[in-house]
Amino acid sequence: MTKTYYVTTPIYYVNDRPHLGHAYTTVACDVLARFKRLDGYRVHFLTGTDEHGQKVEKAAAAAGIDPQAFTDMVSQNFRDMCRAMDISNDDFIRTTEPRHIRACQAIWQALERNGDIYLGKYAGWYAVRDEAFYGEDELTIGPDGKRRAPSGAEVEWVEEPSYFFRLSAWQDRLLMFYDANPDFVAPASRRNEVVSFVRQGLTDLSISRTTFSWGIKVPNAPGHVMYVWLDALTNYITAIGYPDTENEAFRTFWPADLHMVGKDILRFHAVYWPAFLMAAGLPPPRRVFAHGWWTVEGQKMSKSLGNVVSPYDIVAKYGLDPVRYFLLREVPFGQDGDFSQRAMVNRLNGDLANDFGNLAQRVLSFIQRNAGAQVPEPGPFQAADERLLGEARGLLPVLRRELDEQAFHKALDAIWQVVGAANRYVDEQAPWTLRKTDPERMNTVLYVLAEVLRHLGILCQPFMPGTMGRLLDQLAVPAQERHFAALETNMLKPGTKLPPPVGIFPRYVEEGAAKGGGG
RNA sequence: GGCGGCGUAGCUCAGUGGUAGAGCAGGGGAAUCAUAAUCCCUUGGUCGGGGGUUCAAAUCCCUCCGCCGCUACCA
Repeated sequence: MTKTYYVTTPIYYVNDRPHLGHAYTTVACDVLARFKRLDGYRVHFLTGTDEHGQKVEKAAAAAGIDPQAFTDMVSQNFRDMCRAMDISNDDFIRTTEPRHIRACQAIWQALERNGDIYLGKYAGWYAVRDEAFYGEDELTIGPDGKRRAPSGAEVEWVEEPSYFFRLSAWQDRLLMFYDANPDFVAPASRRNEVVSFVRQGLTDLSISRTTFSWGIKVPNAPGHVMYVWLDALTNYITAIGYPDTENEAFRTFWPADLHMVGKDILRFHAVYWPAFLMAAGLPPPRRVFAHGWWTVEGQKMSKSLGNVVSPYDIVAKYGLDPVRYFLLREVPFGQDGDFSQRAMVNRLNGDLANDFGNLAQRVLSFIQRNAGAQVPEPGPFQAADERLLGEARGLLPVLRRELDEQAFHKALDAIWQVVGAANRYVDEQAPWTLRKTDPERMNTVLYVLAEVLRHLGILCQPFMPGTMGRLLDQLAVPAQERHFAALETNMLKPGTKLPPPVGIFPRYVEEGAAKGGGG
């Protein structure tokens, strides 16, 4: 039976332009999806856009177009971002699609059948911007006389009939679920927050609105549209065919292996969503990981500061794969991090250009000039050769373990241990000396190094698919031998012609800095 | 206010009872295959302060200071 893996990003709210944070979440999921595919899993990788709600309705009105045309336009921005970041998603869902409307209405009816929905009345302060209600006591009154939520969003008094979800009834079952599934929420500190939140007691959740219309209609309840979070969360099952739970995709991929989310939307995913699912008779996802935020040069990213980082800008400046690498290497995944020019350039020039890029270049160009531009014929391996090959071959199980915990930084660190070992091996073996004293030994050393590069190239593909593709081209590794199973079974064949090497990670030279070179 | 976390080398962090660690940055050297990259050596810390337990504490306990997250409440 084929192993399967279902991973999702949040669906991104279309009232926002793609920024570094969106790229981060999406790249992280992309690495996992690519890794699992190369490891022989059948993968479903979902991303998409969240397109309903009062905020979108108002933004569209402000733009003078209808909401559907507005979301068509803005949703495309996120598709474009995926393309720009080399994202390998299998599907891109939009909450305005018919399949999703059908799924939402179905889950609503399932909740209703289970007795978890009742009609009540909601009165309270509502912030359109946050899509959330606030208590009177949470508000502050500004000098302009307007009430604002703690987030700074303006609130308005809303009094309307509303359907409620009996969330309070699910408290115990949620706690039992967390208890039985200690890895459901990660990192562990977030899990504690979730558990203590639920332990404090849950109140029923208002899940319909009557004050605007840009949403999914509640079945048999004219005037009511669904609460955006019930709508949005359901996307994860829409995409695999809900409400047809007997279909192949659904049976294969549900429950999802991982919902990747930002820490701001953890509660929706770790509390409301499992409750909705259990109430609808479906198992909750296996895991929700809440990652951290990026600051920029030490400051919070914000529109008012005007320092919101566009993925396009940094990719244009540093290159796509260096950016992908940086995002996952610089910060222990789960923590907040800082995106700075200095840190980015350090990683690019230090880890990528000097350590890895130069390793590839020194080995490949040596082979090109001194080994007939082909994979050398190795002699017997010595202890040092076996040691280095052993380190490279030992990476896969480590990466599997780290990536199953979303510890991207540790996975990359492990890979770079081998890069360092390979650079040391080059110096110790000194093939430039062997060339004169022992050409056969030189060939063995070069073979070992090429083979280590093959491992590194294959294993780094999830992180830097484009660049590693070029490295593997330079090693003449056939396209169909780039999956993980080929690591063991398809060693480089001596005599294979190798193309002239081209640097894979050029150093980043500061704009306006002296290019060097002297005369 | 409650719960939780953090405070270790200039920077980012690892290290949960047994002689203080890594990467980067800084200093010195080697080598010359390579993207002036690499390799070796090295400077640097009273592990936030204080007290306690222990033969032994960054690691356990108490307390104080500072920072952060979740959450509650008062006004």
